Amino acid sequence: MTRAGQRDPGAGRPASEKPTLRTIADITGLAVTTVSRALGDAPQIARETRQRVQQVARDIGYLPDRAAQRLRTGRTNVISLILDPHEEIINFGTSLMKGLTAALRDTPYHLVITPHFRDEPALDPVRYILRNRMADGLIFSRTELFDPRVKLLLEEDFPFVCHGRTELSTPHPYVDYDNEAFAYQATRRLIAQGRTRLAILLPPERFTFHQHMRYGFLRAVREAGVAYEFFDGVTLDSPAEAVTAAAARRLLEPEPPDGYILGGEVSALAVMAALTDHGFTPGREAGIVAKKTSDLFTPIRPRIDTIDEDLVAAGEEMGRLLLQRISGAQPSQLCTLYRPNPA
Amino acid sequence: MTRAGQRDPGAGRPASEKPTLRTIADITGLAVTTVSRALGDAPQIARETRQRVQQVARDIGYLPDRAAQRLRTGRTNVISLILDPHEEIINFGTSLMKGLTAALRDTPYHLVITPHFRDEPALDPVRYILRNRMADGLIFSRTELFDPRVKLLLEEDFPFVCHGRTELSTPHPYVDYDNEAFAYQATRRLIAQGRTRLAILLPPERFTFHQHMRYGFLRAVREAGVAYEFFDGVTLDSPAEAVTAAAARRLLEPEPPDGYILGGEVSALAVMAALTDHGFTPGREAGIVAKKTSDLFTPIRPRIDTIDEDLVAAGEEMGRLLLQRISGAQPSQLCTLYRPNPA
DNA sequence: TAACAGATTTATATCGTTGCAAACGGCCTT
DNA sequence: AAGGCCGTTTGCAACGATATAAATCTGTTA
Repeated sequence: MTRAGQRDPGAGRPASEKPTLRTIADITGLAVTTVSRALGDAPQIARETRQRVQQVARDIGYLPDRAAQRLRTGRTNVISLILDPHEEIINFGTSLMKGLTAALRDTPYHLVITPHFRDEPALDPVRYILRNRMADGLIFSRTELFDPRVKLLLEEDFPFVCHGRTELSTPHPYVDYDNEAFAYQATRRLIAQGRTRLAILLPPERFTFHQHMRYGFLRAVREAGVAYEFFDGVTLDSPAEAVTAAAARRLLEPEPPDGYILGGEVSALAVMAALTDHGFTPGREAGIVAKKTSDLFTPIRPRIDTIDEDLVAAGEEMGRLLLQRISGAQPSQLCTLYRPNPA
Repeated sequence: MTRAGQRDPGAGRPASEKPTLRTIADITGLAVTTVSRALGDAPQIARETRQRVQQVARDIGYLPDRAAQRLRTGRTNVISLILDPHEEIINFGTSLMKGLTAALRDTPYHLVITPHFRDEPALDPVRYILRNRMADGLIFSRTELFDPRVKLLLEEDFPFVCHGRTELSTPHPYVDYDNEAFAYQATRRLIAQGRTRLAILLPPERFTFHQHMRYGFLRAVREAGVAYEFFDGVTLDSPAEAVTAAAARRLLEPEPPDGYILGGEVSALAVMAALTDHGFTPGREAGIVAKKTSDLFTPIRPRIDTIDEDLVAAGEEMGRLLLQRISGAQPSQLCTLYRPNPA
């Protein structure tokens, strides 16, 4: 048909060469435009044509060229996950990614990891992605009370879902875990065990869930009127050694805590190490309730009391919400708060 | 100049609009082609022009459109990491990713995670990437003796680096850890402790490093003439519960092992759990030497003997090698074998 | 029979970039 | 002063897809 002399479909062309709309057009005798629309199930193309084209596309294994689609439409079919390779990938990003890949399965979306290195502002990767339209949607965690990334993304009306809430007045999509309830329940459990001097290891202050954990903890200890304290000089982000050292120091002082609320596997292990090193048996002289975000704890002995947070489910939910947001759903409808299972 | 009437650079155009080669061409009064070449430091463009153009590009924050570049050149500027979200991400992909992001930093390459789901053949993601030119290079692990992915990629002459070796005759880039040496050293340590009945937990048979570990282990036990055995019915891939159960079963039988070689944190914890549950203290009644691939072990008590494998370094090396491969280096020059630190 | 409406299909232009071949200007040679 | 050469620059086309507008082809109606 058109340009028949310039290209010779089927002859001389290596079979490995990627089929394009042109290939299908040549086979069906239709125009490239028609093929494009037929594959898009456009109503103005005859039903029969659509089916024929789609069948041919399947037969030859056609897949649209993402670069071309992206150039033409501006849509990238990319979801970007911002991770701090230094700390987040292990504890957190890992499970999120597992959920995300599940949510993006059988969609045209790919998952791209955008690292956020510590030596650069948190806003940099976001700006980069916005500026260069590197993705259709964004996922990140470690959300702050008045998170500048959230502000920027809201201003630019760019789809995103963050893990954790903010205190900004504009509603935005998020997936969060009720850390207030976690801390409350964990504290109650220790109190029910008869523990009377409780300590909690909090995340860095700038994160929203620092407040949540603190509130839950304070609510429980005040209700029960037991003594309490906060880990000093270390946070949930501190390396295990630092947490062990801090806990160990405290054990040498008078009236050390006899109950610990720990928001992560690694810090739980760190405190257990300090206890063990001082001749205590976790669960006997001092109680521990920890957050369990993976199967890492299963083989730990002595077994410790845990409350589950399912990060894989969170990741999958974030993926789902983001896809909905991209297709135009209202942000206020895209909020999920997971509660710890009441035990 | 050209099309001056159609576009009005600088006026009325929102500042947020992405600058393109056209923008720079309009500013400098040069042709788009010239700008392109100047930015590419092409020798046929006058040095002064190049510098001027590059300065303008910097000033206005120009970044080339990846979709357009990709469409035009066929290069994607993407490195794809194939991961099994079910098992790999946590143990392995995590550290690899950390290294990879470091290696790709300050290069135009992005890291895309391509999940390999268990219910599909291992070759599928590779075929998908090849067929649709989804990446310029590929990284994967869990390499097999005659890995079909390696074969396919070699046939297609597509750049890749795998973690682990094959026994294929064609040389190809890889990064590996000397698991033969690991198993040998670990076994020797246990023998030096006076252990006389050793057990090793091996990876699934199809993986190359199954053979390596087995050889190293057998070499050491035969040299010393001690009794030995293999974990039965479980592998390094088995869930912790299964490993604990298998170890526990064995402890009830006559003459249980008094020394364990364990190739990963989780399985080490699993065996420790079995020992503890039966009233043994790891390190006393039975020795353990484990491979340490993260900081997870630091807070574990009792402390156990470990041999390090630095997966972050491996990931970074894989990134480096892949970039070299992409720019044309010979595969036979791109092989790295890390040896365990002699302790 | 000619004109028309509706249902399909098609041509054209465009996204931003780069390879190619041609063009340009200045300078030197003859 | 005409020709040739070199160092620079430029126009054109193309990558593969799609939005827009225009062009076909039906079958119907006046």
